[in-house]
Amino acid sequence: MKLEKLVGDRFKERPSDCQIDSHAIMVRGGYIKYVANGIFSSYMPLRRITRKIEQIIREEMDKVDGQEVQFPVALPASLWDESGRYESVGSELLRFTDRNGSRMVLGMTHEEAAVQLVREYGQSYTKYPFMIYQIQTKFRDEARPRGGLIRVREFTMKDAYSFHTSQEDLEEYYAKCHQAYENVFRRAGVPEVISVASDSGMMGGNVSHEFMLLTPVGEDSIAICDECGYSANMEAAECIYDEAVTLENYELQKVHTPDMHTIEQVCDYLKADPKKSVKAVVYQKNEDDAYVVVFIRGDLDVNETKVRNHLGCEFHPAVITEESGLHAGFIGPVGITDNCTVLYDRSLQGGNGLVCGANETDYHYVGFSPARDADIKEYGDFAKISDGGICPNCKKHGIKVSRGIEVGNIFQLGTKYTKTMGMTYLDANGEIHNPIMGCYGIGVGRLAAAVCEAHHDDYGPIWPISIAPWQVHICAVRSDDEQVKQTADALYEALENCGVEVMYDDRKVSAGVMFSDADLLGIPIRAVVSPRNLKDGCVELTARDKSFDIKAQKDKAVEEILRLIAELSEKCR
RNA sequence: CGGGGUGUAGCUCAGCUUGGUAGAGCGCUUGGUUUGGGACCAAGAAGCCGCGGGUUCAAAUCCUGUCACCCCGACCA
Repeated sequence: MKLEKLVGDRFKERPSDCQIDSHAIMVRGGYIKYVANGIFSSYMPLRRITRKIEQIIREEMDKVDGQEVQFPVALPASLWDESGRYESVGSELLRFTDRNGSRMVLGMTHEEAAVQLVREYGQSYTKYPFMIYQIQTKFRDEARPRGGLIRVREFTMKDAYSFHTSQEDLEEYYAKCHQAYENVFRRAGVPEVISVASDSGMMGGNVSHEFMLLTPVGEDSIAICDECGYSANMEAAECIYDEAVTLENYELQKVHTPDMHTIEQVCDYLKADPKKSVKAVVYQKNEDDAYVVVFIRGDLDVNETKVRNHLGCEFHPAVITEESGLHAGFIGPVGITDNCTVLYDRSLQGGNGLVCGANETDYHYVGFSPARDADIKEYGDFAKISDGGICPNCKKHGIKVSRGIEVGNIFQLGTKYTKTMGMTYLDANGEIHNPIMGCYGIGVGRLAAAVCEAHHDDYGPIWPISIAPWQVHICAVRSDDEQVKQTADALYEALENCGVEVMYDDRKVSAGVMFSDADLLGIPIRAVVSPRNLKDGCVELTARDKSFDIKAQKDKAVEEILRLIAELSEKCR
């Protein structure tokens, strides 16, 4: 490929809309072009990258006996009615009608389509287990796309679905897929991707893992323990505490706290540690606006995912009205109105001498003891784990909270879809069962963007050779020089004949332009043919990541390049 | 959906306060000089000033509506 003919512009200025580096690089380097909110076209360099990623994924899926299939993008709503998700999923599912007025959806995930494809096939236990996967376009009408390819509305995803006749079999297969995923990320040049325990959200099911690339620009927060290796999405991380806060057991006493609504104000005024206070966080259920009050230790935050899982329904931050019987800023466990659901976080368990609202405007209690003063039937885990907190696994202090990009996830789905969609098989005893499912996803474009985010410098991306758009970039500096032109042409031809993927820049432009463009393409090996090098009979071979800078004799250049390719490829095996 | 911000040439932006012929740099075209980190000279092409309504002799500029995008939040297999 000659750079002169490569479609797509590369330019100097960072586009003002780009907040994160990978986005800016992708736009500046001629990888993507904006089409609409969260929707991009890819130019050739990115397409070549994603094709290589897809091929790696394909090979790893095939190794665990996956069978590549393809589902439609446009699906009839009736299929989603079967699972109940046509109703339960929010507006990220794009619904529309066809010319006959039939309700349709654009596939945002394909559990329904997968079950539909195999439910007749899988009627006998002898057919199990099996796994089908596809690499295909998904559409999710996200509320807020961002970060270039990190969060988009239309994207390519590998999604896989496995079917089993026992939980043990699923678990065994799940472990294999976990390994396959590690292989994918290692081979794609990002062995630093880690797997973390996660919340399974709308997918249903129990066990799930997310594969995260840690970077400050990531959207997810992950709790990690360096001591024992525990890692979990913040949403799923269990929160545990030191022994409860106990002061001397003194009397419950009402105090005047005029106009003090926040924990900070009250604690400041009463000279109390926020750890010795009770915070009330109020929500309303989406279905009927019923109030939900969560009581939690004053220094902690509510983990809304945990509350959602406990309640089993959606909710939103409350708008507290006069009629509710709640006094915003002064809500406490003692004498709280009974027309709301009340949850107690276990951070309050065993506490004593706490500050809490008195359910009366401008008053708080001090000396509150949950066990003595309130009728609490059970405590739950509703708190957000915090940096420096206690590891739920090894119980040591020092949990670290980092940001990460979710590049893949795997779920043990269970029978949610096979049950609702009536997929059954007969076992050896002639008894009827629903197969148990697992599902496994990787966002292809997001992975490309994540690699870029993790491996770049001020000048552009540093692609691992396994997914680089080309392997070698020849810069013919001063291609107007007869000897340079001849040497570079010959090198280009020789490498192509060896099956090497070569980008050849023989434009008559200044060296600066040439090198800047090469940096933006991020090709791992650069071969500079120039009068200066040829004076010594050399071609200069440098690494995009600066790991080597070699002067190779002109006639040994091909051989040397082949060696370097092999060497770099070895790192992504 | 709530809060904030921005829409002027392909890109980055000035001009708007105080209305009066549409600007710069980069990029693009042509010619020339250059050539190891985004060179220089000369000549060019390129704009419904996001879109609609209003005020005015006159609107990029003032008023109003609307759309789009960006950021924070909410939401997210």
